[in-house]
Amino acid sequence: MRYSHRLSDAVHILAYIDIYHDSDLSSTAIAASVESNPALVRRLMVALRRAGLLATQQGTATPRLARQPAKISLLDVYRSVEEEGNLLHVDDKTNPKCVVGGNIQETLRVAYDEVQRAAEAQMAQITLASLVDDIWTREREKKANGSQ
Amino acid sequence: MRYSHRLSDAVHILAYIDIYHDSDLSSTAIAASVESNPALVRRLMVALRRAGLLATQQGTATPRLARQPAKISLLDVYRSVEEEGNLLHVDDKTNPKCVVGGNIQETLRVAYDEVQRAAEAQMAQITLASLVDDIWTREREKKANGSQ
DNA sequence: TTAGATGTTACTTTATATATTACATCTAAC
DNA sequence: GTTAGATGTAATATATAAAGTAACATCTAA
Repeated sequence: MRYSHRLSDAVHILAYIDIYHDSDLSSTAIAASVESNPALVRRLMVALRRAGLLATQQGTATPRLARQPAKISLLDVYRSVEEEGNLLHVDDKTNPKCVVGGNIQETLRVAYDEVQRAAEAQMAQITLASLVDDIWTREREKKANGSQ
Repeated sequence: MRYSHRLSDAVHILAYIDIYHDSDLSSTAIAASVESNPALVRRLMVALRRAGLLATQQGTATPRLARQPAKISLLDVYRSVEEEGNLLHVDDKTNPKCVVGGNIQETLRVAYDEVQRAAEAQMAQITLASLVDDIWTREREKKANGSQ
């Protein structure tokens, strides 16, 4: 099982830039929210820029979304930052002299591709806009409960 | 990232037991096909037994499927051997004092659950029987091509 | 000119899946 | 019963990828 947080951190960065667009958007400020480090944030921002989701300018802490949040899906972010991009992994060291070992890799690859497509179709339905909405809803609920 | 091959190896073990039910089914023989080691095979077999997919008897190399291959889905195997069982992972170290950091974990958990459900629904459609069929089809095709 | 930002790379640390080893326990054959 | 060889199980070691850290070239704006 993988323990990569690249997708979660990338969504975090985009949500932060959307919500705090009038505040300090330096990699250091964002890293403080992610509780990670500025270099990781910058690396992820480069990946998001290359994927056309983010616009940045070297020397200035002025990143901005390259598209409306409603036009950025979780799948877009996933494909930006997950290099390999497979949720399930084939064991590529099986014995080719065995009926099972000699064929199961391709068999599983096809099966896993179907699972991947189903997962990605769902990811395509989730937008940054809906995630940011959900963040705000939770924030309001916390405030409401806190003042009871 | 370090990939887990537990699901692939578990499917391999079940397919091997189904296909080679009249041959040597010791953990050593199966490990030779997986190109792994007997202890790993035994651990996975224990997980499959606990999940009700496999019947084993201590002291004897006589494992057998506890259900018909058509009644064993990829999802059954996945749930047997993947302890945590989440394809996507939330970064659980974000700053609670920030609107984003304080809420994104739950927001992403809900979103990831939706993706997980879509993936698992697809896994439920894939049976061990169909995977074994595919293995045999590929084996026949290899033989046909080889004798041309 | 300079302070402070991003872009980028190299190296270190940490986490964890798998390999390895060992051994208790069980089964079947003798 | 004894024994060979199997599973069940745990402890430890190893390998490797993710994340952390540090350093620095480059760019921007004051």
